[in-house]
Amino acid sequence: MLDPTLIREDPEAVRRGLRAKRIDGAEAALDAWLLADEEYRLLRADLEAKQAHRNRESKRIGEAKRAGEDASDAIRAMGELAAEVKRLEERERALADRLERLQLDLPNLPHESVPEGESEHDNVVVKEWSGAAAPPDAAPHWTTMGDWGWLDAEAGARVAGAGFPVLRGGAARLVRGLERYFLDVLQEAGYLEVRVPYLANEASAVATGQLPDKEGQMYRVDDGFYLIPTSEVAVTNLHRDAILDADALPLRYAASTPCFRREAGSYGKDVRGLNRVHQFDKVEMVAFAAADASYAQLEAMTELSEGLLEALGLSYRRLSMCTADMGFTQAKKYDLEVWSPGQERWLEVSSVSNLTDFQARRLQVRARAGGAQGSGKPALVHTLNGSALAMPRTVAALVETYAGPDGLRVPDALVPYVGAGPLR
RNA sequence: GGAGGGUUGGCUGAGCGGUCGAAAGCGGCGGUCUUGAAAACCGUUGUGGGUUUGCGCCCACCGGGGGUUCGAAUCCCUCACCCUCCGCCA
Repeated sequence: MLDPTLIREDPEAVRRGLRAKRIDGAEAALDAWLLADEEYRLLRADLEAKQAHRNRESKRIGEAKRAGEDASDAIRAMGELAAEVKRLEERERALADRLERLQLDLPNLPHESVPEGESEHDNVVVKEWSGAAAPPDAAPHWTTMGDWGWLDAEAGARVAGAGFPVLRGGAARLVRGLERYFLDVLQEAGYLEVRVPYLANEASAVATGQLPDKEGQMYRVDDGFYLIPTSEVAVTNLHRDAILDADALPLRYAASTPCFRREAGSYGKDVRGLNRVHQFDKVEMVAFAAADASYAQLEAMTELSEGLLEALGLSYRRLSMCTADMGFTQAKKYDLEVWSPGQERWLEVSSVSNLTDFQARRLQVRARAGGAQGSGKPALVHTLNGSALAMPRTVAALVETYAGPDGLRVPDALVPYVGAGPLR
């Protein structure tokens, strides 16, 4: 949610930001919001004057009654005003609802350092790193994993459906090892490990911005819960409606959870093998940072994820996402793409974002010196999240890079977790 | 699944339909005292919005929503969440 004061005081700056984001309907929502806000404020002035009048009179009636006087005339006279106040209050509620709905249609504004662009083609490669040399004839991971009995799409389809592949044997061990390795690295870096619910209620989904924007991406269960599409939803909501200790910032969390995504409309090579599935495991970082520290935090988180890829010896590149390719809630976002030698294409394995105060405003996560019981004015924090890393594509890149005749060559960093290999 | 209890300010916890934005305690902040600190004592201390150069004034908020009333933390309806007990269960 954007700061209403900012929208009011500098609507043209907001408009420029919205335009850069290339989100349908955002500018129309802005115009509608400005109009409704104007009406709302006029109405408020009128309503508050009448409320003040009513409060004064009611107080007088109370005093008169206590003094034993007859107040029935005054009460009768107040009837009309009371009705008018009620009418205005209804109108105020309607307008407030409308303003809030419109505000939910306004995406976060891009940071000035974000490249302006029209589509994913305008994302800027800001870094490229070369890892272990892959065999020139590297096979796609689904071939290798099929041969080794590591990947069973049919079994997964039997259990659930298409897009729910089953990992067997070495692949399952590999994921377990990666998960432990990533979490260990994050813990070392000061992230607190948490295990969280995999279902989120509607309030949580709205607060992190999945709703109403990305309703179609999430699975919903009968009881009204949503399956989390990323641990961001669960972890970021940990502190919803809380006042944190400003001196304890940044608060950093690491969580490993399955992620559930409907991925409607995907097809072709995008969905082969592990490229895009409905359920996958991911280790995620979430940070609550002071407003003046969030962009430094974004760099630190990104470098942490890059360090994981480097330790695994996987070639990757970092993209600074352009204004049009960022998500709704993001002010700045980096994607890390790992090189897939068997498919000769880049695969997104991590996405690290600074959501500034946009998400915190919906979440009502604030911080003050001394914590909730401390002094000073509570100020909204900035929230960030990033993957470290998504499992399926990491596994795909590992298999395509390190497959040998006897199984998977194990990078040194993973040896403590899955053994020296080759892994089968 | 069944039965009951609860939700009030940063926390604990009072609250008769009017003088309640809300007692008291704790915590925070400022001060007195002290070489310093603690203790003690005094004062002060919710959030959001509007208005004013400023002192200030006004409005809303006692889990969410709706209602009754001149007037609601207090009465009614409804929803959500939490707790206890019973049942079932990894």
